[in-house]
Amino acid sequence: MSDKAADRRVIRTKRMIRDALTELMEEKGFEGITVRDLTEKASINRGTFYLHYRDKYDLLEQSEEEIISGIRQLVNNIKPKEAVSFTSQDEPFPIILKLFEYFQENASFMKVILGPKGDAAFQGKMKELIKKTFFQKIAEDLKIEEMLVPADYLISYVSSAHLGVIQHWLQSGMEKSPREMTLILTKMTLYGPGHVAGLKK
Amino acid sequence: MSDKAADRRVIRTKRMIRDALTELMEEKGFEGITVRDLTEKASINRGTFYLHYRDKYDLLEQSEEEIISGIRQLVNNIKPKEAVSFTSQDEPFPIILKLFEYFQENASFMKVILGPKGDAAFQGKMKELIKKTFFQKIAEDLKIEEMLVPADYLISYVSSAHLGVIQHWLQSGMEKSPREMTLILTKMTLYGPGHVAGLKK
DNA sequence: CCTTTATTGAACAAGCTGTTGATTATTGTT
DNA sequence: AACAATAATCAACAGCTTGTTCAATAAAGG
Repeated sequence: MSDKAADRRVIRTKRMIRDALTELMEEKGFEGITVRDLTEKASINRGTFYLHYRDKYDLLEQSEEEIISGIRQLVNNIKPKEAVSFTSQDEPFPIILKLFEYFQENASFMKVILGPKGDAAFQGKMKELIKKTFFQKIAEDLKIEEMLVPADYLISYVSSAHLGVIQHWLQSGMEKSPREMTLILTKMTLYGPGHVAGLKK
Repeated sequence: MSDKAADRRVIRTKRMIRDALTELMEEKGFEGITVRDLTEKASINRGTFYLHYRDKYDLLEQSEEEIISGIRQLVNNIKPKEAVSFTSQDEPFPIILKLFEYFQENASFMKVILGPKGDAAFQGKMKELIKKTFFQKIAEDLKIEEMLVPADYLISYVSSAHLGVIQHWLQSGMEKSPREMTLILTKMTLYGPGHVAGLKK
């Protein structure tokens, strides 16, 4: 955009600052981080930080925005309704699969930002993104009179559930593959908690 | 415990500090709050703050812990399985009902602490509490071989969903009654998203 | 090779923190 | 109503972080 292909030094510096951010958030949470901490961990001069970011909030914002826009690119023209046919054939819904792979690539940052030392605002944004991308589109052609609960609460329910499962996956060491996770997630929503628990026939 | 019935001045001071905390978190988030802000908004001397709290983190911790232990008292010997019979008769499960009433009483603090300017760690603790109180007990007598997904992911799914619905209720102005909310919540879990959406017969 | 640009290092005022000691005000109790 | 105990106030302190600036140095790219 406004940046022409940046100097190698700039790329290096920014990468080191962001790595430091991830590590320090893991250690003490964003709250406790000072610009000093960041620049010491990144082995750069404190003044250099201010050449790239207004303050630590600006750094966090840019880091988060990069992730968000990365996700947006993956899901831009998704058709959520297709999930049904994939899932009922035990095939992972491709876009959700790609999402899990994207989280895996950015695992260290995603883990901390979505974890207990992370940013509640970011978690809110993620939930909002899930709502808009997946469930509000599905909800459009539901018939209100047939619904047992208000649509907005249903959407909140499934969106929060999905984010929560992603969080659990990240926090517990990502032992399932993206493919497995996609199936787990879509099955629970499609068939419902009671059914996947084996309580109903 | 260690406190004997406290001086009226102490009660007054602490209440004003906590009210200030809630308001200031709403305004600028916990991050941005200084002890100065708190004591100015509470109209007390800055030194007085330190007579009651070690620092602003101590204040947050104590405020959160009070809520958590309030919840624990409500749910200490709950039998989650009873929810099924209540819900299928369209009667709200009493303990969940009490929980919503408790949230309503503490609405201003709950709203901000569970909102986007709130504390991700607290949201994690709430989720953990929901897991332990409700769903791990149910999960004990599920047969693993009959489950379509791993138990821990199912538990994360429903626990996150429940917290998410509570958050949505608080953020959107608590327009439904605790009684309505209890039914909405338990129905979604019992019958599943697909069914309550009116998709299945 | 040489111009451009990034990084360094040092210094600055301003603001917040947590503590202390002396003083004043409010409580709870005889 | 009087008094002793305790809470709140006020001012001052060193220590730390912040964001900015300037001159000097180092690295990149054409």
